[in-house]
Amino acid sequence: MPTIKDVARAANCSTATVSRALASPEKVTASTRERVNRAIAEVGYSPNVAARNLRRSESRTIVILLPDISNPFFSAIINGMEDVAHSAGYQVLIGDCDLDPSRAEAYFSLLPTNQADGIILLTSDVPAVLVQQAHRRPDFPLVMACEFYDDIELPTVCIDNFAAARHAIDYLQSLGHSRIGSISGPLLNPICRERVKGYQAAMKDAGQTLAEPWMREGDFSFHSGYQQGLQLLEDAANRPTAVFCHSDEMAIGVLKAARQLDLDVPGDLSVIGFDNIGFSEYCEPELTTISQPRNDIGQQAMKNLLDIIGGKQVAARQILSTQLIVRESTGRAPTV
Amino acid sequence: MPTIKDVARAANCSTATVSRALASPEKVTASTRERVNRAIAEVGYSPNVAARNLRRSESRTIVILLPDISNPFFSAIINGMEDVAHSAGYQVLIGDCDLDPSRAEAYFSLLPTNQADGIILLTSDVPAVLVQQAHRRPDFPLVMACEFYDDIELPTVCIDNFAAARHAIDYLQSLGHSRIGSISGPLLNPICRERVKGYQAAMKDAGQTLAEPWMREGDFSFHSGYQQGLQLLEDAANRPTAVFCHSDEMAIGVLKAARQLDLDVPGDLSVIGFDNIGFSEYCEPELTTISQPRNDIGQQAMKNLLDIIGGKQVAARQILSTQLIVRESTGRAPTV
DNA sequence: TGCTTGAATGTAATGCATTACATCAATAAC
DNA sequence: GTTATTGATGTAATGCATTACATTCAAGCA
Repeated sequence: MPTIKDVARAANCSTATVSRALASPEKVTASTRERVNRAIAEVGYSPNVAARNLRRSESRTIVILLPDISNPFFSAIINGMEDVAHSAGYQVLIGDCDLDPSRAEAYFSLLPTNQADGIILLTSDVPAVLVQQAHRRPDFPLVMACEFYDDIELPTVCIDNFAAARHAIDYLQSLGHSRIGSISGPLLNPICRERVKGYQAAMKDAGQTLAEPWMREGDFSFHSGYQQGLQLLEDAANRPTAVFCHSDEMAIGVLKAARQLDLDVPGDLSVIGFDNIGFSEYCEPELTTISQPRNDIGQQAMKNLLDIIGGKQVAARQILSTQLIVRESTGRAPTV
Repeated sequence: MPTIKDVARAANCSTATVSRALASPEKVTASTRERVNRAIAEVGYSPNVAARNLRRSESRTIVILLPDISNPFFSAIINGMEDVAHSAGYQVLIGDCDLDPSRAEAYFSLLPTNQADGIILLTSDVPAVLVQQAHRRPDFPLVMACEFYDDIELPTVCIDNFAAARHAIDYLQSLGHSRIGSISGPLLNPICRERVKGYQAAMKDAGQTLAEPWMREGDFSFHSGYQQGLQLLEDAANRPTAVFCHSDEMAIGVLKAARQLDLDVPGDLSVIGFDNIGFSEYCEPELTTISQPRNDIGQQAMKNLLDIIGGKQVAARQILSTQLIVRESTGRAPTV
């Protein structure tokens, strides 16, 4: 591989001039610039990234930490992030923290060693101590997307989970439902607690008491939706007529549970999901759900991070709007 | 950040000794090693990766090129690859070529510039010229997984697509089906052509003629399965009793088409998918499908690549076995 | 003309780890 | 006791781009 020296020789100038022609063209005469560019093409030069990174103490790499790659919810977010990152000349490293929370630590340690320039958290599963500690460091660009921590003031771009949940419940109530169950994600997760609060507020405002067993906790997966759904629905005497789920996967799990219990959706039971993943349009019945602007979230979060890396200040919290997508899994409450 | 010099000072030795103590401990006395390790802990040293990479002309980064991150089929494969890569001290860069085939070129160009040490292709959509050209280079570690090119001898680990398809059709025939349709992935793709051949062979062996309109081409997506399914099934007079799809997503699209046409699955129509994605267990009815050992494929492909990087020779083609998973979407052929 | 100023370019130090080669001491061999 | 050998360690060059500082030259001004 030709180096900057070869270019300098071919362009009959110093390596400093070549470097400047590339990094800050305005510092170089038009004619020299031209000469350098020709020389670059001639010798087939492309800069050695390791050398550049070493000298500049940067890596042009952004780490995205997420709980589970295989969750299709994240893919559009990642796409949005990659678009922004690539066009700013950054690479993206995807860190799956699924199994091992200690992996997060390994990813965090990439920053002080200049192996990464910033981190985006798509999860609040990373131990708060670790995040807190990192955030306190002066030069540790760190933002979140979709999620947030209760006690850590990390810039985040997310939706209004309280309002979105409330909207879903309002909608169900407008269909005549009053017995509405909820299958949440892990309650350790602040966004899930927000959604639960939205659910509770809507129920309370409508003057409905909350039967404790109607509030169940899952882990966003098909399987947990199915299991919690079975338990929620098995007791015919005390069965909700609608279920609000914190993920589409869980909602689809509930659809399966309902089929197993011979419940018609939406005749006997309305089901509403969250995220609007691809499947939600192809399950039976098609799923009513809340859609998040996933691509926008990704883009905006990455912009924020790059701004912080560039030394700018960014808003502590940006709220993007959601949309209720009504499909077939919700209908009027059954008349008793 | 402390450098190797600081460690050398603290351990009262030269930087060379520190470097050796880390890279090849056997070249250093036990006592020195001990002293160095203490010094490292004391000053809180961790090696500067950019400097190391510069010196060694490597990057410890592997690129995985795939057609579409959001396809859940790939996630388990990626996990398998990451496991192997991480424990060998490599990072993984995921390259989505979804939209723009020119992106592949950008990823390929990471190798000659030492920004990546090897590439795994999970797609045969990358222009063959590019691949051919890269493969001819002496030092261009490149392997495939799941897929292959007809005319390029790239090491690959995949399944026997011909046999798997044939197995699926045999199974349908054993249920009494003789009118079996097929919705393939893009026929540009060699693995799809293999599957089609397997389908054709099984049909021919059973003495069945292939009605041309029963062989349809999709693109692996829900939507294409739905569309092709509608067309395949709309003509009641000339309708297959079973459909073999090259992806679960397409099979689920067919389920939707069948519902729309008021066909009972598996009463009127059997449907069989490919890949055994998570959703296949939660759709209605649950999908019969062919499962690939995705994690193994990922692990093995990454091992191959690392072997090649390490200068070893690897098998041109490794075939891992598939499994037919029978669920609810297949049943006996309807009696006429 | 002589001097200042600023733009353009060059020189050389720098970032950090690795490793070929040199040195030294201790052991083995005669 | 002397030389050859081996193992441990040190010295210094190396990989490549960047950039602070130095130099040069021409335009601008008195």
